Amino acid sequence: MTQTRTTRLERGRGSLGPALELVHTGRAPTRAVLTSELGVTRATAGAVAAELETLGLITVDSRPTASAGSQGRPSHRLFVNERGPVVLAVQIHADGFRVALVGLGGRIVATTTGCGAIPADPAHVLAEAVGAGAGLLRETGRRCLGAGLAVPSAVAEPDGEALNPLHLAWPAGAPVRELFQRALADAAIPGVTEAIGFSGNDVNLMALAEHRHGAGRGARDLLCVASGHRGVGGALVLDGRLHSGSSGLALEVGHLTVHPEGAPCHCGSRGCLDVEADPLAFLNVAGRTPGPEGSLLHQAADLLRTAYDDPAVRAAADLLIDRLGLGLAGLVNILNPDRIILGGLHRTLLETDPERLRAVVADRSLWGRSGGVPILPCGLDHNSLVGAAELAWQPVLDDPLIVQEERRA
Amino acid sequence: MTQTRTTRLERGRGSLGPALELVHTGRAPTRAVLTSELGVTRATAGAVAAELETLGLITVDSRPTASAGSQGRPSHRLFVNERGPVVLAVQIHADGFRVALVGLGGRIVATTTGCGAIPADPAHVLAEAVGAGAGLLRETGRRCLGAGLAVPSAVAEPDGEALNPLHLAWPAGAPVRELFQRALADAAIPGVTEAIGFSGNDVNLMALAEHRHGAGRGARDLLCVASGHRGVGGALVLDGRLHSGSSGLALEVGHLTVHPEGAPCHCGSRGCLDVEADPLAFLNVAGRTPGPEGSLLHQAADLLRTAYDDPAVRAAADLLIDRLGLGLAGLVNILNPDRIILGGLHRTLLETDPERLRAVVADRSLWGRSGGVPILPCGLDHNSLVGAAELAWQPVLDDPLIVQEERRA
DNA sequence: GTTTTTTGTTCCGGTGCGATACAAAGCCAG
DNA sequence: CTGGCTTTGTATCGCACCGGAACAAAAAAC
Repeated sequence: MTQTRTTRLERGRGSLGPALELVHTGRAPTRAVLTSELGVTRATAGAVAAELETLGLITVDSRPTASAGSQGRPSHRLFVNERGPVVLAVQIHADGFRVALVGLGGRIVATTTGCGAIPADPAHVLAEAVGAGAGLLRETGRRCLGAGLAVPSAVAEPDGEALNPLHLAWPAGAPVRELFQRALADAAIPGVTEAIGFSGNDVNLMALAEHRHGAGRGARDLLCVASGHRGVGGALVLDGRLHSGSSGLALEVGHLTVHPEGAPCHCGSRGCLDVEADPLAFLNVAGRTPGPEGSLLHQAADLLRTAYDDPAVRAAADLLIDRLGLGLAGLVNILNPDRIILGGLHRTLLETDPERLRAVVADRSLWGRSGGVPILPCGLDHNSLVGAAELAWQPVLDDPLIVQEERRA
Repeated sequence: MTQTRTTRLERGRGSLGPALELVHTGRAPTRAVLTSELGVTRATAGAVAAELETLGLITVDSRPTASAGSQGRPSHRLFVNERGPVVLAVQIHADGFRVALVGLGGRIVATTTGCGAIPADPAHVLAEAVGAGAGLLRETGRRCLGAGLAVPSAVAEPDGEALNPLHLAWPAGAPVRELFQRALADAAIPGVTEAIGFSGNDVNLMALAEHRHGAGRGARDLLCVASGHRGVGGALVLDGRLHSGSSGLALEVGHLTVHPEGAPCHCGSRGCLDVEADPLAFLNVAGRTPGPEGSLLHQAADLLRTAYDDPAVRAAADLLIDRLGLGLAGLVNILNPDRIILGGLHRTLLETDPERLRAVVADRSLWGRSGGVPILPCGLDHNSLVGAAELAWQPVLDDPLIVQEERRA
């Protein structure tokens, strides 16, 4: 009996991670496709699924399902365990913070926000956010396996310092990962004996989330570009892994030249994407002065949606689409992605006139005429938040058995 | 006895590939470092080395070596088998072709060239080159495990078509991989039952070769940029693998804007790296008219080396260094590599004034002030040729046992 | 000489997985 | 309804790969 259980538990150990990732990303609805996706035998796939089930990470629905019309014995269906463990995700933005408990599959189980201007002391904000997360954990009684943080700034590896928290009042170079880990340790979250903290640039995390659960699912080389407030951010997912460069600073796409006679940029050049295709640039080109109400992104996106009839707004949209397209074409020439996803204002620009943007990119990229890269709007709410959760889930996806080990500790 | 041999043969099968790659790239001079590099036990490393030896891929020198002053029993030394199998590497360039037999470790065992203008028929050239390679194989009596091809053109995946064989008289879109495979099949090279052909852009292959055997050894994210004749090429090696994008067209770096008021480029923009930092641009800026003798690269590099006292030449060099630096800084912002290697004219420019180039890159890249990327000249003769050989070796590095299987066939 | 340190080898055992046979659960044809 | 056919899930066997431990070997340190 014990013998049987032991052997079953240890079947397919090396495939556990890939299998969980397949279920997590919704690419393995049944054991049958798990078998083919993993490239293993049915026996192994079954054992792997059984192990993941005993670990409490997935659930199996073996009831006779409404058959899909195909022949043969119907598959049991695999689900992520909706009542299983969660991770804590924290997102800091200009207007406050948002924390959430996120389960496997990228599902937000519970969330809350903290509003008001972000004070200049990151440790204070992080402590408040982690405290709110601990409250959510108490309310829901979920087990927590880790925590991830999204900040609107480039984050340098390997130390996790926020180099340019532009629209936060934080000091440049704040060691956000260390501060986050300390906040987690102070909060003494039940079940997490050792504070595990990860942190990342919010556009990077958007890319990760979109790749796993959104419009980027199935892409091999995914490029994401987004503009939230000031400047333009980029991120790249290669073979399912975030590519953040040797020191975490890759995809700083804001200083591609897209308008040689354009506005001067603090980087010393002129006409950088950062100053030619962000929300402020749009408002300026459209002849509007930014108001104090709402973020620049909201103002720009609202204008685009509500006043597209206005010729000045339309001309501004066309101009920004052209500039953005030029920047994307440059990135296509360098990175040759197989999909592009746009967020923030760029998403709105894409949805305003998709054909124009695609035409510009195809025309200005070197080999774009023969096909063209699909360009899609992001398809997930709170994608940076979900991406922060993905960072926290990563150790579990790499080796699901750590769930068991932590329970022991 | 047979039992013993069988078990020994099958020990460490999963580690065979990584182990061979370590010896191949010179990172495992002894079984001891093989043990630590692979992260396995001495027993496993020993078995792996024994298996690679029986496969005829490596040799072990167990004689008491002149000790290195350290304590303990001296290690036996591991070498790539100098008399082992080879692969056939073919490089096509404007002035002809070069073929070579390349052993493990990137050593060129035998080489020959074919000169004269390249005719417009790729199949003819490839047949001639492969024929020359077959001659080398007959002369040396070596066993051949595969073949690789380097062409001065972007090569589209997955079909292997040369999209822009710029300074060859070949038609754009020539299916070079297929033609190469056919030439290999026609040559009926002894030992190669199934013609295995690979092909790649010459800058990509330079990057691969430099990463494995040259100045890029040990880099995790390696960026290579080179200018051979007209235009500028780039390549990226990530985690030991060439990153050529979703359709093989990544790192087309020639159309980064480096001089907003610069010369018009066929791509529709102005001041692209392609027209601002290649050998022709250098000659033009220096006020020389290109002569009919020798390639543009030779003329430019000779001028740089022999006439650096001439103020016009020096000014041209400074200008091109600045332009190149701007382009490299843009790439650093996007790719965040941990090393950069320059080839062709750019190598000469780097060696002319290394400090100037490093300063420009550090100044114009976003986070360059805090450190700076090492920029090195390429360190290998015939690096594209060796890179073509690397393509052919790759299947063996992925699973060394195919050597045995091919012998059987 | 003995002791210590590092390397290489032999043997045992465990773990992960493929192969196979079998059982289960639906279609389809008569 | 009964007997194929097809696909999915499961139990059992065996083997390949590798870690661990003990042992042997070859040098330096003492």
